[in-house]
Amino acid sequence: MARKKHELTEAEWAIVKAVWDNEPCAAPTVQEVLEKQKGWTYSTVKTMMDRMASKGLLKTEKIRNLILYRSAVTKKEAQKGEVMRAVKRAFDGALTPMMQFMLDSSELSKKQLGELEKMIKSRKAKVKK
Amino acid sequence: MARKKHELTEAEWAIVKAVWDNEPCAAPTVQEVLEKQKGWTYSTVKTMMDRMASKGLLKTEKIRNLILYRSAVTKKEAQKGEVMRAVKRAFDGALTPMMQFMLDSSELSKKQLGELEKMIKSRKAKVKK
DNA sequence: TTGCAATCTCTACAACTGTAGAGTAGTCTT
DNA sequence: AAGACTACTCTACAGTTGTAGAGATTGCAA
Repeated sequence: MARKKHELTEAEWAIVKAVWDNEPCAAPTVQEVLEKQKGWTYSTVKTMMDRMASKGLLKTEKIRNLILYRSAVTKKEAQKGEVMRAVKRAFDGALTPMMQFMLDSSELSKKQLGELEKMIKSRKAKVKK
Repeated sequence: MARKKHELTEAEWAIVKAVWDNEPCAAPTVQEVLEKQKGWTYSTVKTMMDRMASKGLLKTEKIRNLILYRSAVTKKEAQKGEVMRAVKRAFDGALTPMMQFMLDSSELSKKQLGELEKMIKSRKAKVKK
């Protein structure tokens, strides 16, 4: 575990998302998706994907003359990476202050707050100490 | 409002933090701090600071032959920027799922959960709808 | 078998990021 | 006034990120 770190750039996020949704998939498939969303050309997408593959963010498999891509990070891992980066940089690594900040600085409705409360309760039940 | 966006890079975070702590301050002061923390030389720090000034992240004031720096973003703004980036990229902009994720994927103690609960309650009181 | 379509490979390039050396200018001390 | 300090300016450079054109390859349809 704890291999590199699952911190993706903006563009990488766009790519993995498309890959997650189509896995396993070829570059042109991903490009079609991103073409609509971002207007990216084939070259752009393919370049990104290959770079991501050499970084270990995607896995490839060559089938005859076609290259199939799969993600090498799960959504959860990527999300965790993103949250971790934020909490480390902006809150010295402390989760609770970050949550407090979010609570305070965003306009969550009473209903949403209620949901969160419920989550916390059920979470408390699962935690020992 | 809504000027650029307060998204800082890793190195920029290190710099603003030092500036926040010493504001208003000259480059050498900041460098001394970062020297210990990161081993950065004067040139490195000064270059970063000037780039940040032209990006509008720091303000400068020349007093005789000394340049005084001040932050142009508050800690709150920077934190918000960081949180926003994470929530946008990794949770399609939805706060609650992100909070839920944090609740689930981290080992918060019962005590911490209790604190969060309290925060939510007091928050609920302040919210109208 | 020849040409078209699909896919891939190679190369490029500008902006940004992290990092820093070398040299300059103003000030203080003796 | 000369040397030592202090703080500044200029320039550089490698690596990463975002973006993409041009040309090569391969397989299929006519």
